[in-house]
Amino acid sequence: MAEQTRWLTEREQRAWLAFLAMERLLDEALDRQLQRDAGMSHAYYRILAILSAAPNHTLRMSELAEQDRASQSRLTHAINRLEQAGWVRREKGATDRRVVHAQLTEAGYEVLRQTAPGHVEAVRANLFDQLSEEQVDQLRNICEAVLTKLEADHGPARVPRRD
Amino acid sequence: MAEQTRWLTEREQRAWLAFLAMERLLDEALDRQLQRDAGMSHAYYRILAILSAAPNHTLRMSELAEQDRASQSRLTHAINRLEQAGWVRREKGATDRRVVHAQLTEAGYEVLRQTAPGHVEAVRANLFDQLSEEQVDQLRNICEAVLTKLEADHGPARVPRRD
DNA sequence: TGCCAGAGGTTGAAAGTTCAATAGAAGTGT
DNA sequence: ACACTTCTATTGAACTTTCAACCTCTGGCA
Repeated sequence: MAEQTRWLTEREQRAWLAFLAMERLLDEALDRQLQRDAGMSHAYYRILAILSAAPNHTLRMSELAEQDRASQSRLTHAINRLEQAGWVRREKGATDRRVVHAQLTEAGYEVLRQTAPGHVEAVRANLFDQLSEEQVDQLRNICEAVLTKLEADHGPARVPRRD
Repeated sequence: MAEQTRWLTEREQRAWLAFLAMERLLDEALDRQLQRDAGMSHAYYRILAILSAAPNHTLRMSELAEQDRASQSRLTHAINRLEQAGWVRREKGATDRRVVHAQLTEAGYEVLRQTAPGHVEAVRANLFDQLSEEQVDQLRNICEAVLTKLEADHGPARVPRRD
């Protein structure tokens, strides 16, 4: 024991602080744009976008949660809201009565269609327009590397066997 | 008008989705670690860490908000909590009676001191250990570029002159 | 002095998120 | 058939964040 802490190097520290700041400001910028132009949060936009890419604009709650990297509880609450807004509809599974399917409504698809261009423009303006093509690939590689680690750690919600 | 939307390219799309997923999982991982080992959220840790780096472990509310990239309201609420926990103390400005100084208490410094190694280890394990040295610099450059843009847009709360 | 616009913070309510507990349905074995 | 366990999703309470309204103090200026 008594390993001494491997503190962050100067360069790591700078990268980390820049990342934290950038992440917060970027999220806020996207939220502000969507809230202003569509009365919708980025969180909800993401859900609608994921649904719109699914077959029949429909996904089971758990599948939706996984693609959104959100907890099931978070999704339940979010879908409650989106249902109230008339943008998503719930339907119980026909075969397995435990599952619930969330489906984009016409209105939901429409609002997404109208909102998407402004949102994409904001993502461009704030992120991709600031980066070279190389940097876009660098960013992807960095995120995918970290993602791999995070999902390896986290995916195993199924307990590690010891038999 | 009627500009047609510049949708994201395939590569941009992949970078964007990876970024969103990574950001969410990383935040959750850090929050879980701090919550588990110290009963503290990452949001609070950040505030304590910023204060600990300030002269006399003290900062005005607005300065703290700026360094944390948080709204003043958010900070007020957070400092309320941290004050209840006994980790931060408020003090009114002596000269300008409007300002409030937030100061780390002994207990606050102590909890930060004990918590920091575990947190740094988590940041390392989840982020920097997954990256090459080059990638660390790439990440910093990317984040700083985006940050520059975001702060240029946002800093000007002071209205853009047109005289 | 006295008015007032603006700066610095706080407040309370609404909305969003987390966490642990729960309900209900489907498999599993006896 | 029955009891058990697991899977899927929801619930409600506690906590966090946002948003707009508000309070207090300062500095400018007539």
